[in-house]
Amino acid sequence: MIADVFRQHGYAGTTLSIITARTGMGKGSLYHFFPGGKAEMGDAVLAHIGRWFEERVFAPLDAADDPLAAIHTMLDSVDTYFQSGQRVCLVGLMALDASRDAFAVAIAGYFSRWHQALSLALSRAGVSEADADLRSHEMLAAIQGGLVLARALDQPSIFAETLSRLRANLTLLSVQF
Amino acid sequence: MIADVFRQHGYAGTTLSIITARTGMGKGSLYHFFPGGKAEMGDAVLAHIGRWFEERVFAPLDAADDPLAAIHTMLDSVDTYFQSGQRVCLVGLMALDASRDAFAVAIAGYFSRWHQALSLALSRAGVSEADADLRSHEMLAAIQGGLVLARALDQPSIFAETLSRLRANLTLLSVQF
DNA sequence: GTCTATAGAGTGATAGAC
DNA sequence: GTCTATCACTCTATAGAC
Repeated sequence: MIADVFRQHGYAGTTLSIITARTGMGKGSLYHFFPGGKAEMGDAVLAHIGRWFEERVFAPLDAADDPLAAIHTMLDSVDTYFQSGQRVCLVGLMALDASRDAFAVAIAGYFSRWHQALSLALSRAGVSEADADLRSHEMLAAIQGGLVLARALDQPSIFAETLSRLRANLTLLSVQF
Repeated sequence: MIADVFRQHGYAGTTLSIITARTGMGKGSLYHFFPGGKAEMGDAVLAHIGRWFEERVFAPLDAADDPLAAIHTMLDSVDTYFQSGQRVCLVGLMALDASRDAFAVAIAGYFSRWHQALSLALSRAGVSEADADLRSHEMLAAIQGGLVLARALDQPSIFAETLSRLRANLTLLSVQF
């Protein structure tokens, strides 16, 4: 809920009054749960996102018997999470402006954990380690860029386009090995 | 100069005091040049970026004799503009948060103009129109996503990686036709 | 004297903290 | 709800160019 406010307005653009209006919580309750104020709310939101991805994306990738199928499942989860391109990635958004500095550990952690899990899966699917590293970066960048473009042009279908291209590349991969 | 402040802090995170501190201009001068205040500064910055890309990227793409070479030149310009991944794309940043709504025309215009010029060049390089459309989206998303990832992980080299991958794909294209 | 550019005190509104 | 700091912004005063 608070996460949606941050996603919509960014960290700097999120004000406590927006949060109180959207959540119905008074400022008192807000500071009861988050004594550290806005910064602690940012930490909590990033931690919550991190837990969601750990459970639904990173861990399944690590545990997969069939790594290629697991990457397809990852793309399903990504499509669900980002609501087919209608929802923005808060971590990516926070990476771009000055709020990154205050949340650098959580932001870098999110992407490096994802990169680690994805490149491991790719390499277990038969890709060389060096190639898996590059392809993992490529896929993560495609997802982030797809979200940016979809929102900039107000065409969520561009994100769907991105995901099907990634799926097609995976299929090429499975033919190759 | 003002553009750098917006790039660093985002639109919402940019305060007039940061601008006066960084530019040395007093509020008087600022409001002399931008009677519309912060919103007009945002417009001016986006217009300035749009002009830079029109001159250095879009028009050359349109006018190119050798479309494939022109796309390589585009990637040079992109590398220069984004300082090899150390500079963020303000238009992409503004696309992600609520500031998009106030600047939607400029933001969508930037990306659709780029997309138009790039897909035209691709199709003149021999790619089918439908394919050029998709590949153009793919390249723009890769650039945006590369910038996000480079900054999130604080590894500008990821952006260099992105650009060389795009170049390699172009080379595959020139072999194909 | 007029004009453009500048500085900065001062406005009400609203921020985040408590 | 109350606090102080800071927000975007206004306004007056002043500088030098011509």
